[in-house]
Amino acid sequence: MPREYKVRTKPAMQPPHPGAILRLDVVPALRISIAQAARELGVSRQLLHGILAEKLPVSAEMAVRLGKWCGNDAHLWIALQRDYDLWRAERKLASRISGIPTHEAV
Amino acid sequence: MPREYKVRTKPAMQPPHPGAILRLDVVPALRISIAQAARELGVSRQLLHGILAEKLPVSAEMAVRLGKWCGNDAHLWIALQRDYDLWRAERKLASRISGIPTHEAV
DNA sequence: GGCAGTGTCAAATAAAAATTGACAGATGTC
DNA sequence: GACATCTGTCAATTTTTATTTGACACTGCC
Repeated sequence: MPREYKVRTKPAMQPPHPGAILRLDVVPALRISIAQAARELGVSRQLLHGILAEKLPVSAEMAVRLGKWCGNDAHLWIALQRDYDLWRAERKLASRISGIPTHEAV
Repeated sequence: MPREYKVRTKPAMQPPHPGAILRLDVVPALRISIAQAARELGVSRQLLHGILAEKLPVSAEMAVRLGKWCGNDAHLWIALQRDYDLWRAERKLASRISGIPTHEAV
């Protein structure tokens, strides 16, 4: 009787949305209202709300604003977003990528 | 007579567009036509041309395709693109960014 | 001459990013 | 109680980005 194995190719762990870091760590630490933060960042209140609710992405420009605003490199924010995007894209394309051949010569 | 100093805050070196890596390294190494590559990747020929010409970005989905196609992690491609995007965003927002206050408490 | 490829263009679509205006509800304060 | 400010969410809209399609002139090759 051949045994079945489940092959795990990827950790399949969902990376955090940058909004989660902002919501759970940054905003509480700064003790600032969302409305005020949006004003300081120079974006609409709704955009910031959307990011905090993990419904809108941190764009490159937003990452630059956040970097200046909380004094840490913009790379942090865009890296978080990028990992999140990649994770979603992998799942979205899962069926289609199997049709793409792999060239090992690189 | 007070002397003037030029302050360099950032390396200001433009990161490469992922299209440059594809065009200079990957495609020559694989010895494949652009048209054929586009077919294998499942995207339009013009989109691939645009990326190779550094006029169109490597999206998250495109990074996944490229990762599968040339056997290296999709992270490489999206990291290249995001560094490029960030570099452009920093320059685009340079004037507006100075108006954003910095909170050091993070 | 016909086939495959190249690089670029314009037009069209589709999808994503961001703004504006509105709403009901919470909380504080004078 | 009325005012101001904030909250979270909604819908409509605008702007921007990503991608496709179709076309064009040109090149190289059997």
